Amino acid sequence: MKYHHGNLKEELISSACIVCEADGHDRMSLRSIAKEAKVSQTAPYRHFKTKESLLAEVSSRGFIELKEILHNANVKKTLSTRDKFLEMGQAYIEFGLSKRNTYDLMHSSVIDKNQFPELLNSAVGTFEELVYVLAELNPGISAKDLDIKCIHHWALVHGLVGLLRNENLDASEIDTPAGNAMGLVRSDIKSFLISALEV
Amino acid sequence: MKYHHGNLKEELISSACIVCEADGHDRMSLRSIAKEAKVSQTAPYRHFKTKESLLAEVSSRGFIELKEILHNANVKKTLSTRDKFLEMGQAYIEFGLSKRNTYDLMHSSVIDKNQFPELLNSAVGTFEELVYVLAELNPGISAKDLDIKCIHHWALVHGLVGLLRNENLDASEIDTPAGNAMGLVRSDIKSFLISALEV
DNA sequence: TAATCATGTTAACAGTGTCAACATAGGATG
DNA sequence: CATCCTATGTTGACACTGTTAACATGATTA
Repeated sequence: MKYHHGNLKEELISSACIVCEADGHDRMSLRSIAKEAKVSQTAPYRHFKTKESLLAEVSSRGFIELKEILHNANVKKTLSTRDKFLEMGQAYIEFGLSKRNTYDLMHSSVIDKNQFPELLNSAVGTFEELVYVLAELNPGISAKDLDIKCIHHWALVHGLVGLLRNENLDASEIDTPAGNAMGLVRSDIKSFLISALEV
Repeated sequence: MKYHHGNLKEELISSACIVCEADGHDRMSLRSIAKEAKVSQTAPYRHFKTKESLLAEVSSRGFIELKEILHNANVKKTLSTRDKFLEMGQAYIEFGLSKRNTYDLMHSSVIDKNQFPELLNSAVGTFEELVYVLAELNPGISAKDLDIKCIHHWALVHGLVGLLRNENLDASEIDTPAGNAMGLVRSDIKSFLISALEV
């Protein structure tokens, strides 16, 4: 029975990633993940100043994973630039829907990104993948217009994830126009992207 | 000193609306708003089954208020349909930014909308305002295409609010492309909408 | 008038994040 | 090798949370 764990910080983070995705960041307790690591409830405080700073780590890893996913879509050599762009959009949305709770955390206001520079960098890094492909897709575009285009398309996919994720009106028992439209879009995200992005 | 309050339910809701917007729904405690109403900490349970159901009420009122705001933009007789549409977009975004925490709650996953039919109706009702103006703007459009257009534009403004609200990268001390672009858009939302909506 | 029932109170429970005080082990220094 | 320092662990406690059970009150109704 060894007193020192040896690898606690890393285990806490990866455990937090799992619990956070499974239960949601607001239902995740520091004590429960400490217990899962077979360690006392205050042990995490040797590695994280607050619960928020552990969550910041989880969030940061989420952004890094998302960036990788987008990058993978962006380097599929067989695809045209336009198709790479569409692929990225679809990959983004799929991430938001499948890693629902992690995505929630990443955009949650419980973490002040400005207090965690590493997290801020990860978040900004994700944005860059979008810049690359949009620059390729719009040769000769001004830097300012490129930035605005990025915000535009980021907002679109981010917003769509938010609607599909949170409202899930289409899963409701009540038959509504909003719900029907949501179901329509969800069933064929690619077609929606083509019509919405107008590329 | 009267034993019965008389108007507790309504006072709890309006108090919750204020505290929720001031502190955020996750930092709001039932006990604190009970204390504010000069009532015991369990009194709210005579009117709300859980904390979640009180928050559902707050959320519902948020949607109703937003619908009114959109409606007001949509009935400005002096404006063209296109301008009414732009006005709605801007009003939506301003609501999301000024009623930050309430907007957060409205799209938070802590409330399962399907468990609160009244909330579901309020949320869906907001969507309808968008349907009206888009139908007017696109005469002869099919019902399906109209629905998809609605999702498209809703996602765009919703996503933009999310980015501007949560990331606030432009307020960060670190100078980043994403942050600069965000600041650019924030400073002139109307221009952004015109370019993004392509109307 | 008497009974019912909505609406209030108090006491308690299990759970939370967090801090202070103490314990241990492993590496650096003499 | 012996000693001390420091990183990393533990225990105990505090104030706070949502929620329930048991009881009190007072207005409505039979």
